[in-house]
Amino acid sequence: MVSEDTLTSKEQNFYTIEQVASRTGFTKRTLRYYEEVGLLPPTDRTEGNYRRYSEADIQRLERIKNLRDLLGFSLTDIRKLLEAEDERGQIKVAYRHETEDLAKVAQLDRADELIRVQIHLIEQKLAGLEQMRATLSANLERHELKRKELLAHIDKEIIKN
Amino acid sequence: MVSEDTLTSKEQNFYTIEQVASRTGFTKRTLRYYEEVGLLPPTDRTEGNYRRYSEADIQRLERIKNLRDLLGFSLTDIRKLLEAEDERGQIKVAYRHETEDLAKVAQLDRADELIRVQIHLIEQKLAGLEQMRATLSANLERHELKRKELLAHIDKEIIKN
DNA sequence: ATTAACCTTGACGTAAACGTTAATCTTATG
DNA sequence: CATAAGATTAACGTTTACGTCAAGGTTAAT
Repeated sequence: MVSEDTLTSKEQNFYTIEQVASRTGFTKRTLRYYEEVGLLPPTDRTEGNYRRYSEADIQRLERIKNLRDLLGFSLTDIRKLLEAEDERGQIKVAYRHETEDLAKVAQLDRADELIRVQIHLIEQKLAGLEQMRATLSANLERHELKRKELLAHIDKEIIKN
Repeated sequence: MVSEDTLTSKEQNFYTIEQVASRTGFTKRTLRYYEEVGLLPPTDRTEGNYRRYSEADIQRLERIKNLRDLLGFSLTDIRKLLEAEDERGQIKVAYRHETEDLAKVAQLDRADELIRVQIHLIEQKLAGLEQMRATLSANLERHELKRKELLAHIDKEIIKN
């Protein structure tokens, strides 16, 4: 008799909604909501209809958090973005079965186009943030100079007495 | 005959709400709303009770837009932040009238503290965004390699025939 | 076998950040 | 000076992104 467990090819680790909530920082309500609005594809379910999250689901949730908190995208924007990425995933699958090398190259080009759009958005934000930081740092430096002046002046006063 | 315009000591340029809206990209409703919730201090008014925005007002609005769109702060957060900056402004004024050098240094320290908090927040975001960009760029490079492989393969096919 | 501690799906509630409309007043222009 | 264009406040409406019950089913532990 052959053990079933030892036959599982890929290590499949699953999580309850509670565990995912604590690991990702989302609330359970939010996890259900994201599934409801199509941000996260419906997860597997257990016998008793409980959600069972996979590592892939968690990856996607982390991605969502980045897009939401770092780039400030709306959930609708994120859904579109992820759908585009899913399309890229589909491209990869088609890619494997594609026999024409030229077609493969074309698919890569298409995928890159989507990536570049995202990079562009990120760089816009980066530029703005760096600008802000520069301004603030300049203030710090000005203050540093002022401080030195004042301390020098104080020293002189002390010497006088 | 002396032109009146040349006598205006500080160039005081004023704008209607419409002009400010088009210059800043906010809607008129939003401008009124920001005043209502205390983000923008009540502007000057004309004889007929129309709002008259100054350059300083516009500066502040641009600042607000940065904080909102780049850092993703809530309006409440922004209000607190700007209040802190206003406080720094007050410090500057007090600073001028302060005779004790040591007190001046202390005020600089206090101001710097507030600045550093902001810089820290900005750098958090910068790190996250750079991480995202790196990931995406890595994908582009992978694709680039793939492309070269494919094109090399295509060349071989051509030579065969 | 019975709790307690989870999970499920509705369904209604809410805070933030404006949009929209209405009624009235002001100002620029021919 | 009449009239159109633009401004004001007040009030209600809307969207997004969840929070919060309520009424049950499921699972683990005693």
